Amino acid sequence: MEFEPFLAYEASAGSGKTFNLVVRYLSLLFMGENPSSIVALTFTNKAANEMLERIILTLEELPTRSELPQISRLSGIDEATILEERPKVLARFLRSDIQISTLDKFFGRILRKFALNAGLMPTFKTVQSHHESALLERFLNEVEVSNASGALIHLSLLSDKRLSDLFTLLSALYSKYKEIDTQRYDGKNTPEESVGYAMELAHELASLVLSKPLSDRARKTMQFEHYEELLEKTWLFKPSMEYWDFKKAYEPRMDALLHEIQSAVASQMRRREVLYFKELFAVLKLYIKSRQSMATQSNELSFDDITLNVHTLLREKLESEFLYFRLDSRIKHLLLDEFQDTSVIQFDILRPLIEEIRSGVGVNEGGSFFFVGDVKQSIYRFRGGVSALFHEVAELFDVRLEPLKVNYRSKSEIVNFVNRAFEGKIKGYIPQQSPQSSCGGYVEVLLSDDLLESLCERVALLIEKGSAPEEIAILTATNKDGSAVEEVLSERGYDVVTETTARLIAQRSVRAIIEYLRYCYFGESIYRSNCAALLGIQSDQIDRIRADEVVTAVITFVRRFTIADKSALMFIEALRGYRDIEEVVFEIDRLETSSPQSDLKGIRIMTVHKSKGLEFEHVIVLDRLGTARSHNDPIVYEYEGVQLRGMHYRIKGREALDMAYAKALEAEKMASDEDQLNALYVALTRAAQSLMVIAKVKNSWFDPLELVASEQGVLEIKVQKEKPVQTEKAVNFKALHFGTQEETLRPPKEATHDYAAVQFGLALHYTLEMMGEFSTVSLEIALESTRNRFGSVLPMGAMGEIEKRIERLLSDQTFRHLTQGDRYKEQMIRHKGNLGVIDLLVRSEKGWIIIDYKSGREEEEKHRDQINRYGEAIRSSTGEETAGYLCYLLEETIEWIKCL
DNA sequence: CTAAGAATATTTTTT
DNA sequence: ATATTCTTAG
Repeated sequence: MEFEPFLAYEASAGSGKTFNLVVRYLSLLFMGENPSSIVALTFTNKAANEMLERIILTLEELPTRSELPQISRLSGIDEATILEERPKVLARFLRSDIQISTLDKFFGRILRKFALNAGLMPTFKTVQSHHESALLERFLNEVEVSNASGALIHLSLLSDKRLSDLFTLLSALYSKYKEIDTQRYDGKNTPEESVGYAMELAHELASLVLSKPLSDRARKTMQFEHYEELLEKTWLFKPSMEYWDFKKAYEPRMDALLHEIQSAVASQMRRREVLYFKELFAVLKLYIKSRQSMATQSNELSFDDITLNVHTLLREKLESEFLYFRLDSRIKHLLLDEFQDTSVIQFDILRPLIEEIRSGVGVNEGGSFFFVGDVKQSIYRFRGGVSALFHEVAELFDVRLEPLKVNYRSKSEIVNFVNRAFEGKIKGYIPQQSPQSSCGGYVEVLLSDDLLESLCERVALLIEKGSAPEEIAILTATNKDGSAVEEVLSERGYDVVTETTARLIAQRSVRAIIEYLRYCYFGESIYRSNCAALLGIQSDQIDRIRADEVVTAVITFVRRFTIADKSALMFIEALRGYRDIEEVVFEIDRLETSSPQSDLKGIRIMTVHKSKGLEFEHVIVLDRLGTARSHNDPIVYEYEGVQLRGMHYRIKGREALDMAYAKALEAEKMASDEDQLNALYVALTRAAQSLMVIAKVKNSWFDPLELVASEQGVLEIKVQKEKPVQTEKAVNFKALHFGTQEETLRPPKEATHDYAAVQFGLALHYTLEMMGEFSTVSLEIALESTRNRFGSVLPMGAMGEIEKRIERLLSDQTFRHLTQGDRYKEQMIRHKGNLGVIDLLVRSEKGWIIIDYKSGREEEEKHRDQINRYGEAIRSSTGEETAGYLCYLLEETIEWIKCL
C-alpha cells in the first residue's frame, strides 16, 4: 500500500478512527516530515489529548504495537528501520511545536498572531460568553445612537417576542451572518398590505356559509371580528370547505372564496416576513458592532468572536501567502478528525490552506490532506455543523473516500442489532462487519412503564454478575435526565460519576467560599448568613477580613472550617487566575469549569452527546424521561447541500398556504429527524460487551427505529482480574492532583534569599512530578515541560544538573526497592485541619511509604517534622504500617534518611 | 366516530 | 409556546 496524499475515511463507529489517524500521523513522522508542519485538528479537548497520548504511547511501545506493521506499509519503510529510527523520531517529536489541537484552539492561535491586523490585542482572553447584561446595555446604547429604536420596537411587535428572545436570536445569527446574503433582505418588493381584503372576503364567505341551515358549532367557527381571530380558525387552512359539518351546505363558490382568502393571507404573511427581515438585519448590524466593540474593549473573545475574526482576517483582509509567512512553519499536512461536525465557516477558514496544499507546486510539493468522519454521527447541526460538507469537500478536492466497514469495538450481537435497527432508516446505511474474534455479546431491548425502576434492576443485574461500576455507562437524552438517574442510583447506594452540569461554582463548598468572599468584600450580613447556612454553622463564627491576598484568605478559611474537598481545592486553583477580590466577586459567576469527577469510581452517567467518541463495556441507553420539545427558532433555514439558500420566517399554519415555505419546513424537519436518528446511532454504538435499551411504551425516543422487546446473546461478564483496589476505608485521605505543588499548598518557605536555589528546587520537583513513569523516556518528556516552564528563570546548566540528579535517582537501588508497588504522586492529605502534599506515596506489600524529595540539606529538622506529620496522617486514616523517607538529591550523591 | 376548541403538561444537545 | 389529552356536539 502506498501513501495516498489525499484520502478520507468514512469511519463508522468503532472502526478504528483514532488508530488510523495515529498511523497516518506517525507514518508522516517516519517519512521524515517535520512535526511542526503537520496540523491535526479535532473537535473536543478530550479527543485532542487522546490523540496526543496515543501518538506518544505508540511511539514508546512501538515494537509491540499493532500500529507498527501499518506504519511500515503506509510509509514504505521496513519495520526494522522504523524501530531503529524510533528514538530519533520521538526526541524530535517531543522537541517540536506539536500542532495537535481543537479547531477552536487552532483558530485562536492564528488570531493571536495576527491580532493587531484584526484590531485586537494579542493578549486577548478566551471566554465562554460575554456578560449578557453588559452586552445588552451596549447594544441598546448602539440602537439609541443610531436612531434605530423604532426598528427595534417594530421588530418586537412583528414577532410578538420579548427583547430577550430577540437577543437570543441575534446571537444565533451572529455566528451565521457570514453565510447570509443580507442584501436580499433590504425590504424591496414588499407585498401590499392585504388584511382588509382578506377580511372582506372572509366576511363574504362567512355570510354565505351562515345563510345555509347549519349546526350551531359550525356557525360558531364562522364568527370572528379581527384578523387575528380569523387566523385562529381551522377551516382557513383546509384545502376545501367540503368537510365536516360544512359538507352538507357546500357549494363551489365557497372554495373559490376560501382560496382567495388563503392567497391574501399568504401574501400578508410574506409581507410580514419581508418587513421582519428588513428590520432584523438592520438591528443585526448594530448587534455585530456592539459585539465587536465589546470584544476590543474588554479584550475578551468568545469562540464565535474568534472564528468570525479569523474568517474576516483570512478571507477578506490577508493573502494566504502572508499567513504562511507569519506562521512559524508552513502547514504541509492537514489531518482533520470528526469532519462531519465542521461548520461552513470553519471549513471556509481552512479552505485556502487546503487549496495551497492541493496545488502541490513549489513549497507545497509533497503535502497531504486527510480527514476522517462519519455522517451518521453528525449530531451538532444546532451548533452549525453541516454534514453535507463531508462528501462535498471530498469531491471538491478530489479526495478518495474509503469506507471503514469493520467494527472492532462491539461484540457481534451488538453489531448485528445496530445493523438491523438502522438499515433502511439512515440513508445509504452500509451494514458493519464484525471480525471473527468478537463473537458473542448481549443486547436487550425492554419496554417499560417505569424507566427508572427498570434501570435500577438492570444496573443491579450487571453489578451482581460481577461488573465493575466504572464499566457501566448510562446514556440519557438530556442533562436533566442524567441528574434524575444520578439521584435514584445514589439513593440506592451506587457510586456514580456524572459528566453533567456539575459546575464547579455550584458545589456546596465552593458556594460557601464565594459567599464568604462576598461578605469580606461587601460586608453585607446576608452573605455571612448564606455562608453560615451552607456550612451549617453559626454566623458569628465567620469573621470579615481584608482579603488582599484572595488565595491565602481562602486557604485559611478552608482550613478553619475543614471544607477542603476536591472542588474547594480546584476552586482555589481557579482563583489564581483572578487579579483581586473585586474581580472574583464580580466575575466568578462566569466560571464554567466543571467540578472534578469523583475519582472516576462508579457508574458513568452522561448525555448521548457527551458520550460521542467514547466506549464502555456495558451501556444502558435510557429513553427520555420527559417529552421531547421541538425547537422554536423563529427562522427556518433552507440549505441546499452546504449552501444556505434561503431563510423563512416561521409563522403558525403558514405551510398550508405557502408552497416554498412548506418545502423549507419539510426539509428542516427531515434534517432534524436525521439528527435525532444520528444521536440514536451514537447511543447504540458505544457498547463493547452488552447493550441494554430501556424504552417507553408510548412516545418513545426510539420510535423511529421501531424496536420491539427482545433479547439476543448471553449476558456474560468477564470478571476483572483482581486489581489492588483500595477499599473505601483506605482512601480516607483525599487523593488529589490539581495543579502543581509549586503553585498549590506548599507550606510557606523560610525566607530564603537564594532565589536561584529556590527555583532550582521547584524545577526539580516539577520534573519529578511531570514524569509519568520512572523511566528515561518519561524523564525526557518531563524535562521538556520543565524547560518550557522554568527555562527562562533557571541559571545556566541547571537543566543538565536536574537531569543528572534524576538519572542518578532512577538507577538508585534504594529508590527502586522502595518504589515497588502502586505509586501516587503529589498526594494531598488533610489531617487535623492541616493540608499537606506528599511528593511520592507508595503502597507496598508491607504498607505505605512516604517519600519526600529535597534538593538541599539545610533544613533537615523541618523536613523530618514534615514527614512525621504526613506519617501520622496516613497511619491514622488507613490504620496501616507507614514508613517515611527523606530523599536528598544532592550534587554528588543521593542520600536517604529514614524518619519513621 | 370526528373535528374544534379548551385544558393540561412539559420545556436540548456544547467547543 | 407547543404537543397532547380531554370534552363535547353532532
